[in-house]
Amino acid sequence: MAQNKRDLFSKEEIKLAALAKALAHPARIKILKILMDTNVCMCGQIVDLLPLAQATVSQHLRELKQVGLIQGEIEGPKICYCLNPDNIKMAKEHFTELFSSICNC
Amino acid sequence: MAQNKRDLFSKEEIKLAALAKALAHPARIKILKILMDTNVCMCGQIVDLLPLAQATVSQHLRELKQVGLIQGEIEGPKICYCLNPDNIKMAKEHFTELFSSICNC
DNA sequence: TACATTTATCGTATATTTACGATTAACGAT
DNA sequence: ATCGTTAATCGTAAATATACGATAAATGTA
Repeated sequence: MAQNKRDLFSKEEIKLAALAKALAHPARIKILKILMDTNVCMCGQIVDLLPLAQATVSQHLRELKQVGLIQGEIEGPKICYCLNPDNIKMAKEHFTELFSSICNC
Repeated sequence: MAQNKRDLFSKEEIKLAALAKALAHPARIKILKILMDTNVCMCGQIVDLLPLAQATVSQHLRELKQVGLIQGEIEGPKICYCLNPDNIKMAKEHFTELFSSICNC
Protein backbone atom coordinates (compact mmCIF):
# COMPACT_ATOMS: atom_id res chain seq x y z
CA MET A 1 0.00 0.00 0.00
CA ALA A 2 0.97 3.58 -0.43
CA GLN A 3 1.56 4.66 3.14
CA ASN A 4 4.16 7.14 1.96
CA LYS A 5 1.51 9.06 0.08
CA ARG A 6 -0.14 9.81 3.40
CA ASP A 7 2.15 12.75 3.94
CA LEU A 8 0.21 14.56 1.25
CA PHE A 9 -2.51 15.09 3.81
CA SER A 10 -2.14 17.83 6.37
CA LYS A 11 -1.21 17.25 10.00
CA GLU A 12 -4.65 18.44 11.04
CA GLU A 13 -6.41 16.03 8.71
CA ILE A 14 -4.32 13.14 9.98
CA LYS A 15 -4.86 14.09 13.62
CA LEU A 16 -8.60 14.47 13.20
CA ALA A 17 -8.83 11.18 11.34
CA ALA A 18 -7.01 9.46 14.20
CA LEU A 19 -9.39 10.98 16.72
CA ALA A 20 -12.37 9.96 14.62
CA LYS A 21 -11.01 6.43 14.39
CA ALA A 22 -10.78 6.26 18.17
CA LEU A 23 -14.48 7.15 18.31
CA ALA A 24 -15.38 4.77 15.49
CA HIS A 25 -16.61 1.97 17.73
CA PRO A 26 -19.66 1.95 20.00
CA ALA A 27 -17.72 0.29 22.80
CA ARG A 28 -15.18 3.09 22.93
CA ILE A 29 -17.88 5.74 22.96
CA LYS A 30 -19.61 3.90 25.76
CA ILE A 31 -16.36 3.63 27.72
CA LEU A 32 -15.96 7.41 27.59
CA LYS A 33 -19.51 7.86 28.87
CA ILE A 34 -18.97 5.31 31.62
CA LEU A 35 -15.86 7.13 32.80
CA MET A 36 -17.80 10.40 32.85
CA ASP A 37 -21.13 9.27 34.28
CA THR A 38 -20.13 6.68 36.85
CA ASN A 39 -17.38 6.50 39.41
CA VAL A 40 -16.18 3.34 37.75
CA CYS A 41 -12.57 3.47 36.65
CA MET A 42 -11.06 -0.02 36.68
CA CYS A 43 -10.83 -2.20 33.61
CA GLY A 44 -12.68 -5.03 35.35
CA GLN A 45 -15.57 -2.79 36.28
CA ILE A 46 -15.85 -1.54 32.69
CA VAL A 47 -15.81 -5.14 31.48
CA ASP A 48 -18.85 -5.78 33.68
CA LEU A 49 -20.72 -3.00 31.90
CA LEU A 50 -19.88 -4.11 28.36
CA PRO A 51 -20.74 -7.21 26.34
CA LEU A 52 -17.07 -7.86 25.69
CA ALA A 53 -14.27 -9.95 27.14
CA GLN A 54 -11.58 -8.48 29.37
CA ALA A 55 -8.88 -8.70 26.72
CA THR A 56 -11.08 -6.88 24.22
CA VAL A 57 -11.93 -4.08 26.63
CA SER A 58 -8.26 -3.72 27.44
CA GLN A 59 -7.54 -3.25 23.76
CA HIS A 60 -10.22 -0.58 23.45
CA LEU A 61 -8.81 1.19 26.51
CA ARG A 62 -5.39 1.15 24.92
CA GLU A 63 -6.70 2.78 21.75
CA LEU A 64 -8.41 5.52 23.71
CA LYS A 65 -5.24 6.04 25.70
CA GLN A 66 -3.08 6.15 22.57
CA VAL A 67 -4.95 9.16 21.21
CA GLY A 68 -4.95 10.71 24.67
CA LEU A 69 -8.69 10.77 25.34
CA ILE A 70 -8.17 8.82 28.56
CA GLN A 71 -5.29 8.21 30.93
CA GLY A 72 -4.53 5.47 33.43
CA GLU A 73 -3.16 5.86 36.91
CA ILE A 74 -1.60 2.84 38.54
CA GLU A 75 -3.00 2.05 41.99
CA GLY A 76 -1.25 -1.02 43.23
CA PRO A 77 -2.28 -3.96 41.12
CA LYS A 78 -5.18 -1.97 39.69
CA ILE A 79 -5.24 0.85 37.20
CA CYS A 80 -7.69 3.70 37.56
CA TYR A 81 -8.67 5.03 34.17
CA CYS A 82 -10.11 8.48 33.77
CA LEU A 83 -10.89 10.98 31.06
CA ASN A 84 -8.19 13.42 29.99
CA PRO A 85 -10.13 16.70 29.98
CA ASP A 86 -7.45 18.73 28.21
CA ASN A 87 -7.22 16.35 25.30
CA ILE A 88 -10.98 15.89 25.12
CA LYS A 89 -11.26 19.64 24.88
CA MET A 90 -8.71 19.64 22.10
CA ALA A 91 -10.56 16.86 20.30
CA LYS A 92 -13.77 18.81 20.63
CA GLU A 93 -12.10 21.83 19.11
CA HIS A 94 -10.74 19.76 16.22
CA PHE A 95 -14.22 18.49 15.39
CA THR A 96 -15.76 21.91 15.87
CA GLU A 97 -13.19 23.34 13.47
CA LEU A 98 -14.00 20.69 10.88
CA PHE A 99 -17.72 21.24 11.08
CA SER A 100 -17.45 24.99 10.96
CA SER A 101 -15.28 24.64 7.88
CA ILE A 102 -17.77 22.43 6.04
CA CYS A 103 -21.08 23.67 7.42
CA ASN A 104 -22.75 27.07 7.69
CA CYS A 105 -24.79 26.06 10.69
CA MET B 1 -17.14 -12.48 15.99
CA ALA B 2 -19.92 -11.38 18.23
CA GLN B 3 -21.88 -9.09 15.96
CA ASN B 4 -25.07 -10.00 17.77
CA LYS B 5 -23.75 -8.44 20.94
CA ARG B 6 -23.71 -5.10 19.15
CA ASP B 7 -27.35 -4.53 19.96
CA LEU B 8 -26.31 -3.97 23.54
CA PHE B 9 -25.09 -0.57 22.47
CA SER B 10 -27.56 2.24 22.01
CA LYS B 11 -28.75 3.50 18.63
CA GLU B 12 -27.01 6.80 19.31
CA GLU B 13 -23.70 5.13 20.09
CA ILE B 14 -23.90 3.04 16.93
CA LYS B 15 -24.87 6.02 14.78
CA LEU B 16 -22.10 8.20 16.17
CA ALA B 17 -19.55 5.42 15.73
CA ALA B 18 -20.60 5.08 12.08
CA LEU B 19 -20.21 8.83 11.55
CA ALA B 20 -16.83 8.77 13.24
CA LYS B 21 -15.76 5.89 11.04
CA ALA B 22 -16.67 7.91 7.95
CA LEU B 23 -14.36 10.67 9.20
CA ALA B 24 -11.62 8.22 10.18
CA HIS B 25 -9.52 8.72 7.09
CA PRO B 26 -7.63 11.84 6.00
CA ALA B 27 -8.78 11.43 2.40
CA ARG B 28 -12.45 11.56 3.40
CA ILE B 29 -11.91 14.63 5.54
CA LYS B 30 -10.12 16.28 2.67
CA ILE B 31 -12.91 15.36 0.26
CA LEU B 32 -15.42 17.13 2.49
CA LYS B 33 -13.23 20.24 2.56
CA ILE B 34 -12.75 20.14 -1.20
CA LEU B 35 -16.50 20.00 -1.76
CA MET B 36 -16.93 22.98 0.58
CA ASP B 37 -14.01 25.16 -0.45
CA THR B 38 -13.82 24.66 -4.19
CA ASN B 39 -16.40 24.45 -6.93
CA VAL B 40 -15.09 21.00 -7.75
CA CYS B 41 -17.72 18.29 -7.65
CA MET B 42 -16.82 15.50 -10.05
CA CYS B 43 -15.02 12.36 -9.00
CA GLY B 44 -12.28 12.88 -11.55
CA GLN B 45 -11.60 16.40 -10.32
CA ILE B 46 -11.33 15.13 -6.76
CA VAL B 47 -8.96 12.40 -7.92
CA ASP B 48 -6.71 15.13 -9.33
CA LEU B 49 -6.52 16.74 -5.89
CA LEU B 50 -5.75 13.53 -3.98
CA PRO B 51 -2.79 11.13 -4.05
CA LEU B 52 -5.12 8.21 -4.76
CA ALA B 53 -6.40 6.28 -7.75
CA GLN B 54 -9.85 6.82 -9.23
CA ALA B 55 -11.19 3.54 -7.89
CA THR B 56 -10.01 4.37 -4.39
CA VAL B 57 -11.54 7.83 -4.42
CA SER B 58 -14.78 6.36 -5.68
CA GLN B 59 -14.80 4.02 -2.68
CA HIS B 60 -14.23 6.92 -0.28
CA LEU B 61 -17.05 8.86 -1.93
CA ARG B 62 -19.34 5.89 -1.49
CA GLU B 63 -18.57 5.70 2.22
CA LEU B 64 -19.30 9.38 2.69
CA LYS B 65 -22.52 8.96 0.72
CA GLN B 66 -23.56 5.90 2.74
CA VAL B 67 -23.59 7.87 5.98
CA GLY B 68 -25.26 10.76 4.21
CA LEU B 69 -22.55 13.38 4.56
CA ILE B 70 -22.52 13.90 0.79
CA GLN B 71 -24.90 13.27 -2.07
CA GLY B 72 -24.42 12.77 -5.79
CA GLU B 73 -26.48 14.21 -8.58
CA ILE B 74 -26.27 12.56 -11.97
CA GLU B 75 -25.47 14.93 -14.83
CA GLY B 76 -25.27 12.86 -17.96
CA PRO B 77 -22.20 10.63 -17.76
CA LYS B 78 -20.88 12.69 -14.85
CA ILE B 79 -21.97 12.83 -11.26
CA CYS B 80 -21.85 16.06 -9.34
CA TYR B 81 -21.12 15.43 -5.69
CA CYS B 82 -21.97 17.94 -3.03
CA LEU B 83 -22.23 18.17 0.73
CA ASN B 84 -25.53 17.31 2.38
CA PRO B 85 -25.98 20.24 4.77
CA ASP B 86 -28.86 18.73 6.73
CA ASN B 87 -26.99 15.57 7.54
CA ILE B 88 -23.76 17.42 8.27
CA LYS B 89 -25.71 19.53 10.73
CA MET B 90 -27.08 16.37 12.31
CA ALA B 91 -23.60 14.87 12.48
CA LYS B 92 -22.31 18.04 14.08
CA GLU B 93 -25.06 17.80 16.68
CA HIS B 94 -24.24 14.16 17.40
CA PHE B 95 -20.61 15.03 18.07
CA THR B 96 -21.56 18.11 20.08
CA GLU B 97 -23.84 15.96 22.20
CA LEU B 98 -21.06 13.46 22.82
CA PHE B 99 -18.55 16.08 23.83
CA SER B 100 -20.95 17.92 26.08
CA SER B 101 -21.73 14.62 27.78
CA ILE B 102 -18.08 13.80 28.44
CA CYS B 103 -16.58 17.24 28.86
CA ASN B 104 -17.34 20.26 31.01
CA CYS B 105 -15.85 22.66 28.54
C1' DT C 1 6.89 -17.17 50.41
C1' DA C 2 2.65 -18.40 48.45
C1' DC C 3 -1.76 -16.68 46.95
C1' DA C 4 -5.34 -13.71 45.14
C1' DT C 5 -6.43 -9.86 42.27
C1' DT C 6 -6.01 -7.05 38.37
C1' DT C 7 -4.69 -5.88 33.82
C1' DA C 8 -1.61 -6.15 29.85
C1' DT C 9 0.02 -8.96 26.35
C1' DC C 10 0.44 -13.07 23.30
C1' DG C 11 -1.35 -15.96 19.89
C1' DT C 12 -4.81 -16.58 16.78
C1' DA C 13 -8.99 -16.44 13.91
C1' DT C 14 -12.04 -13.73 11.28
C1' DA C 15 -13.79 -9.50 9.35
C1' DT C 16 -13.12 -5.14 7.53
C1' DT C 17 -10.47 -1.48 5.39
C1' DT C 18 -7.51 0.36 2.06
C1' DA C 19 -5.65 0.46 -2.36
C1' DC C 20 -5.07 -0.49 -7.16
C1' DG C 21 -5.65 -2.08 -12.12
C1' DA C 22 -8.99 -3.68 -15.18
C1' DT C 23 -13.48 -3.81 -16.66
C1' DT C 24 -18.19 -2.43 -17.11
C1' DA C 25 -21.99 0.75 -17.45
C1' DA C 26 -24.03 5.06 -18.66
C1' DC C 27 -24.37 8.84 -21.42
C1' DG C 28 -23.40 12.64 -24.79
C1' DA C 29 -21.37 13.75 -29.07
C1' DT C 30 -19.92 12.67 -33.73
C1' DA D 1 -23.75 3.05 -34.62
C1' DT D 2 -19.30 4.27 -32.86
C1' DC D 3 -16.36 6.82 -29.92
C1' DG D 4 -14.88 9.39 -25.92
C1' DT D 5 -15.69 10.60 -21.19
C1' DT D 6 -16.94 9.67 -16.57
C1' DA D 7 -17.65 6.94 -12.62
C1' DA D 8 -19.00 2.58 -10.46
C1' DT D 9 -17.88 -2.04 -9.78
C1' DC D 10 -15.08 -6.37 -9.86
C1' DG D 11 -11.24 -8.93 -8.44
C1' DT D 12 -7.54 -9.06 -5.58
C1' DA D 13 -3.72 -8.19 -2.32
C1' DA D 14 -2.11 -6.40 1.89
C1' DA D 15 -2.87 -4.14 6.12
C1' DT D 16 -5.58 -3.18 10.04
C1' DA D 17 -9.38 -3.96 13.31
C1' DT D 18 -12.05 -6.86 16.26
C1' DA D 19 -12.61 -10.45 19.43
C1' DC D 20 -11.39 -14.13 22.47
C1' DG D 21 -8.89 -17.58 25.52
C1' DA D 22 -4.69 -18.28 27.67
C1' DT D 23 -0.81 -16.56 29.81
C1' DA D 24 2.27 -13.36 32.00
C1' DA D 25 3.37 -9.45 34.92
C1' DA D 26 2.65 -6.60 38.85
C1' DT D 27 1.27 -5.84 43.38
C1' DG D 28 -1.01 -6.23 47.85
C1' DT D 29 -2.15 -9.72 51.36
C1' DA D 30 -2.17 -13.96 54.27
